Amino acid sequence: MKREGGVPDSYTYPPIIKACSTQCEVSLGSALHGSALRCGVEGDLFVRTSLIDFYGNCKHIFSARELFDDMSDRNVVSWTVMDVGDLEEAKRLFNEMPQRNVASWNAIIRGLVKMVDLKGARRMFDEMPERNVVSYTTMIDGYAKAGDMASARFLFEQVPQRDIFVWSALISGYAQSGQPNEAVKAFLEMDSRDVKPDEFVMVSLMSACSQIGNLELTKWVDSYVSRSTMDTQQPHVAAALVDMNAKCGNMEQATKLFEEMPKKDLISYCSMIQGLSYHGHGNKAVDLFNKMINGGLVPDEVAFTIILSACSHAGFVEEGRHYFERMRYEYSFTSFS
DNA sequence: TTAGGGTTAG
Repeated sequence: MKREGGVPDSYTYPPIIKACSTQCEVSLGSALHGSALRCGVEGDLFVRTSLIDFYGNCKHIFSARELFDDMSDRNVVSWTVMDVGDLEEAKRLFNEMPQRNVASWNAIIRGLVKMVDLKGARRMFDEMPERNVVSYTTMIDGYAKAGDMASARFLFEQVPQRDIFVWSALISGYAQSGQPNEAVKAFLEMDSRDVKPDEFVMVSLMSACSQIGNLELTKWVDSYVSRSTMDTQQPHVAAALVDMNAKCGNMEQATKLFEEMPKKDLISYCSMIQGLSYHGHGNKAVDLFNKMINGGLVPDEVAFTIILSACSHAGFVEEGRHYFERMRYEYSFTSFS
């Protein structure tokens, strides 16, 4: 921890502890805790608060609690980061807080949303003295995940300063609740307001396109992404691109993107195999399935369902029987589980 | 210096 020209102080620790917290690097974080003790800064308000957040995020609730209880001097952040493990205890803590700010309220609303207590969350949302865009996003995401897009949209209309997060919550909500056309409309509206989409938004948009199955739209989205500075090699982006192109019958592009993927997983293979099968390339579907197995990936029930359906679709009776037998004897799947 | 919101798929 020592650097040339000085010893670490209370300013050194919080950002490194935060990195451990984000990555859930438990042993590294604990080592930093030890180091902070040796340097005599473990009692510092900021160092302590960072440690409490770290232990809480890594689910070491007991350690977090110990540090928290032992603090003589806490501020609103120390209170807010204190993860007590369950909602009832969190509510109790929230009621005990000497001061609260908008982040404290947001944290408790988030807890309620996670437990799908939307009524409770809404009550807090209505009660809070001031709301920011995070408060709105939390509620909108809650409604969206519960499939109540009408309430999500109603609240969205009231957001004073819309940022990429709140647009993303709305768009993914539509895509996930079977309203892909609304997702596309919302995306276009966002685009027209010069809010720059990021990977999260594009993945949701691609999911919507897959559901709509419109080739022109898919081509448009595809070129939109390639014109942007977005990293299409990010696993979730690449997977969504392959799946969207395969579903919409743009097999040439799907193949190209698939080939470029640094790490092909079972699901992306399946997207391709299914796309090939649906669009009349039964032979290629079978070849790809074989290639996948030879590459060492282990097919699961869904993968077998896809290849068996591909064989049936293409009239490959013998191949179908072959995979069915392999499924039962080599991979020990039964057809009744 | 420390805290809070959004991704996807066979």
